[in-house]
Amino acid sequence: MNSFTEENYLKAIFKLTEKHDAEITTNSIAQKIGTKAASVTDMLKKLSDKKLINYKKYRGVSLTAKGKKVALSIIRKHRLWEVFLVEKLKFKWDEVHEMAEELEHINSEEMVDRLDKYLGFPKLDPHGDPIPNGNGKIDVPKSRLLSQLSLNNSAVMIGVVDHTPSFLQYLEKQGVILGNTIKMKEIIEYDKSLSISINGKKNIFISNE
Amino acid sequence: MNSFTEENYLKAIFKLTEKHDAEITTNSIAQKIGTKAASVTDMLKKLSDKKLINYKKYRGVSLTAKGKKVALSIIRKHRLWEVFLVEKLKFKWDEVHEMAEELEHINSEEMVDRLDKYLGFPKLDPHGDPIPNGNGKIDVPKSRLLSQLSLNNSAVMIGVVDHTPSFLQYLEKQGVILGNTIKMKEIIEYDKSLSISINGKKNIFISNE
DNA sequence: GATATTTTTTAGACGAGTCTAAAAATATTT
DNA sequence: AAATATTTTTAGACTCGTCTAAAAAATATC
Repeated sequence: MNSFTEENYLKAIFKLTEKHDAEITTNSIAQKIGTKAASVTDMLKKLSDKKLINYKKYRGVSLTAKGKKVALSIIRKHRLWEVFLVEKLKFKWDEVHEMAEELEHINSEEMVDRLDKYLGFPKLDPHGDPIPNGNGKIDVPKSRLLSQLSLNNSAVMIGVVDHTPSFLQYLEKQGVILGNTIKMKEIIEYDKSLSISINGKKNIFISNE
Repeated sequence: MNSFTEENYLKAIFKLTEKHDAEITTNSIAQKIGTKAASVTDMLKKLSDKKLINYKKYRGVSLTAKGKKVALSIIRKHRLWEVFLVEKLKFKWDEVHEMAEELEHINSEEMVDRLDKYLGFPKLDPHGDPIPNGNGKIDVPKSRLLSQLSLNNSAVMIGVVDHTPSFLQYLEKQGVILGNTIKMKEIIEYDKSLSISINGKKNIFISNE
């Protein structure tokens, strides 16, 4: 069995790998976890001893197949619990992250599989992120960033990249919901801000991010 | 915030108090938690510093109002999660204890209140134990032990005292379900074993326990 | 009421995970 | 390619919760 802390490190390494697709540095993990580089080094030794990561001093880190499996299991649990909290307990999508951070560490594959079934085998969490299946497979839906959408073209919004509560609340307030059709109305060159319409109605402006 | 460990100590003290209704000893806590007396003493100092228990060296322990509130909150969460696991995820009543032991430590009063509502404000958990409300109030249903039921009298079974999976599985196998009407058919004096009928049908024997 | 037994507490140690400060390795400048 | 800057690792210390062994207090026994 792995401790909560070990699980969080594996999850962090997985997510960093997803983003950067290269060997992960000690510092980036420290930043992600909210800890110091020295603590990360200690933990990396431990995870390496347990064959959960490939680790060469000063050379960065990657997950082994075993480590990846653990990381995917945590992410699966996190996202399924988020679906539960939003669909069943009626939380808003910006309120569920912290709770899911705790729930993701509850042990029981049986329980998470039953939760999955109970929720109707959802493919995506409330933020549009894909939910790995019991075997660690992820169905990644084809997607582009909003900034890659060209003028007067439309797309269906399936997820968000920025998960901060304040940004999610902003979208909520503007009436932006996953599944909405977005049409690019205007791209303002000098500051990269965008003007888009939602479901052919409301127009809103989005600045840099 | 209190750690999982602190919460478990408070819960243990609460449960021991419920049973014995007196000052609780160091040893009984050690036994309940599955730890050594020396470890208990250490933790009692800490809980006392935090004003969660009343503790005088060598004199035993009781919960303060603050400590009782925490303990009841943990028990509330434990029992609500058990209802969830049985009602929604279709686990059997003998399978849910371990999972609930973990789930009970998830932080968020808001979440547990919503869970309560989602489950329809249940009064009892799957073993017939009462669920405290958000204010820490418990509705204790009037009840007697089976051994106090006299010959040829009947009663409705509302809960069990022994929560061990093996005993619960035994009852399950005999078709004994909470809500059944039990009639005392025979009391065998020399070994205190009982013969009872369930819902006027099946007869079963119960030995000492 | 003195002695023996049991219970509880203290003292000191250990593993997990964290930290700071300093040393070692790597990367960047010029 | 030498000097400087940055990153990473080591060394040693701290907290939390645990342990064993020994001391102290309470309880039971004679």
